Amino acid sequence: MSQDSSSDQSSVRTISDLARLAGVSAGTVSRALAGKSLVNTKTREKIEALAREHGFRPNQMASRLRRQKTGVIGVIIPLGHEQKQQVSDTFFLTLLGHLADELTARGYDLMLRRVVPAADEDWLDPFIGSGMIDGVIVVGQSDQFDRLEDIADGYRPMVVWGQHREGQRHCVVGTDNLLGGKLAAERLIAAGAKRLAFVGDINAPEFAARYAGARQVAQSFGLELAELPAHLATSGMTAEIATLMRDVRGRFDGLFAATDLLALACLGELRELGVDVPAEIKLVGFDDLPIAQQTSPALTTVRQDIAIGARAIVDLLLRRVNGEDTESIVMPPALIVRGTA
Amino acid sequence: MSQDSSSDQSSVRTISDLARLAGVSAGTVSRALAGKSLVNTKTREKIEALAREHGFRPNQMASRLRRQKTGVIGVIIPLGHEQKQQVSDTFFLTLLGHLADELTARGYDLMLRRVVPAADEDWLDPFIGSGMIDGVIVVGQSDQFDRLEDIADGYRPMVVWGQHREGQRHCVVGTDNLLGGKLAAERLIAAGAKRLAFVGDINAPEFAARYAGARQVAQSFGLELAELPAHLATSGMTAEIATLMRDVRGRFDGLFAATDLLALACLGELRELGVDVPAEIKLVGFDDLPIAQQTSPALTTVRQDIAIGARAIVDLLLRRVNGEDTESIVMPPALIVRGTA
DNA sequence: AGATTTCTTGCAATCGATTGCAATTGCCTT
DNA sequence: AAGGCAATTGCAATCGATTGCAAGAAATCT
Repeated sequence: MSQDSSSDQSSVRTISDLARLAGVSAGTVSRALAGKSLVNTKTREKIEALAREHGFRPNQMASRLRRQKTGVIGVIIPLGHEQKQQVSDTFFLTLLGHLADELTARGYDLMLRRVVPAADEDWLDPFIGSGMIDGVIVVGQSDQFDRLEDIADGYRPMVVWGQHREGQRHCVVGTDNLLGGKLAAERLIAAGAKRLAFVGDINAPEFAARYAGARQVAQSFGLELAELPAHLATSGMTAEIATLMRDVRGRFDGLFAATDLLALACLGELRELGVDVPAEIKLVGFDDLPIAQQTSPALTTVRQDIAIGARAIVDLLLRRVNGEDTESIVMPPALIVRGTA
Repeated sequence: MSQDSSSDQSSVRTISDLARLAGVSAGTVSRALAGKSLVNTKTREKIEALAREHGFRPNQMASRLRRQKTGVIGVIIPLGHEQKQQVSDTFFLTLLGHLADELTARGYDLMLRRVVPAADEDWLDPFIGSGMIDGVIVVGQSDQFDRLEDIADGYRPMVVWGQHREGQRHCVVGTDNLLGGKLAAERLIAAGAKRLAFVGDINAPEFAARYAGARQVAQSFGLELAELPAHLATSGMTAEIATLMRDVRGRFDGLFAATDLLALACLGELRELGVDVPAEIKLVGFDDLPIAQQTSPALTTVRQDIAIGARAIVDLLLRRVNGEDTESIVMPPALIVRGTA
């Protein structure tokens, strides 16, 4: 069966080939394969049988050109300017996985592109102007907030994962990072911490909001929130965290890490240094990656629901592709209390 | 600047529009933009300036149709039949990330598709027959070894990540899992373990090979290798491992986990049960994910170099796209000794 | 100056599927 | 039996860029 179709691949390549075989015109074959009602049932069945027999598939490139519709959604991941190495950030990759599922389920294909905005001024236009995609999902704002605003004015079918700012023009889906930060700080304080620090890079808008939220709560309790800058680059991260943690002991008793990945690194390093978590230092992460359950003690963290986020992104985008206009969505985070705070 | 180009998006959409503006024919514009030497330098510069000014990009769909070359590589991830939920397997996702980098670097786009072979008999043909992609990378063989063999006979530009079997016809890139298994077992035994068990699902070809390798070594030392079936599904895994670990104490003193993810789960659970690793039970994982460095004690594991693997896959595939024929590549794994064995 | 190259450029066919319009066929009505 | 209507089907234009061929222009050579 499949052997036949393989060996026949060469003979029936176009819709015209099939038309000749079936003794009809190309137009009829096109209509039959598209399942249009205009075609006589018997004709359609004959054509379908022939198509199956020869393993024929209409060329999508041609179809899409003619119909001015690609059935492809672009997903673009802007890499931060500092990290030259590959993103292996579990969070983004997981989001990508969910996006793939969601798009597939809705009949779209996913075209993935990774760019370094700093290196290439013109990182988004070539993609949306290529005629290859019906819409685009931008995973993470990086430091390109203004650029995204510019683009949103002229190109509607775009949805961005990231932080929402009052009055912004590009459609965004993301977590309420401010609230998330508040939850984290509240937990640390409730667990008895008094000297708080935030571990992460405040230049990313998402992280800045988490920091701000935590800071607000800290201040309302009359406490400070120190800032320990740490980057997410996979290679350097461990060393960076190691340095930070060495100075932490005695200075702080509550850490809020911008990301579970950072929290994990902190946790490992603190254990290495013989610091008891949570007795001596309390720790809260952000994301609730699957690994967070498996550390010991298990990580207390703030959950963003990636699956729901992905569904929301796809939903908004497809509505935009169809000409609708949509508002941004900000999703509430949830505090997950486990062992570290 | 960018504002101008946005507002002009509508006026200059095709190569003919631009040709009219420049006072030349469409063919000349096409040649100029393609950087062909046939065009007069002044003409080219004029056209390029105009294109830049109006933010014009040639329609890729049309270009690709005409040139019979898409510049797109398909990446397909077959989901195992048992796991109905999304793959969040860090290993595959990381591989995907590297593939994206590698393909981008070589000027190709990446189209991602996830399929459930069990649910859809015809999971690969629609993709390769669509005319949308120049070649396809299959990430993981799942239980589709025979199907892949069939397809390889009729469709050349395909490279698969997975386990190599003597005499197979589809081109594969993967780790020498048998050797990896041997390394793991040797390490466990060298560390003093005598009652060994393998944690993982033997139905996947990669894992079967890891098991077989470990078993060979065990037998050469006159030891047994028990088999503890565990699945990778994210949700159920923790519970499954918990059950397994409860019975492990006293029965085994050396565990070889099919995957770092499983090893992590084991480690967490063993700690929970108050078992001292490595004093009471020794543990070796497989993959060397970044997290493996950050557990405590840090995980002893067998490394597969994902970045190199990705590069090899892309390299072979692009050679196949150009009509070359290529052999499979089996990469040597490396034992990374850390704290758990 | 006349002949021969060498550059540039335009023309028109082409990639493969889709679709509006017109033509054909067959069936029903009176 | 003739006219009318609906159901099918074919024809040809179209989507937008590419490219072989040939014509025209400019430059070089004898």
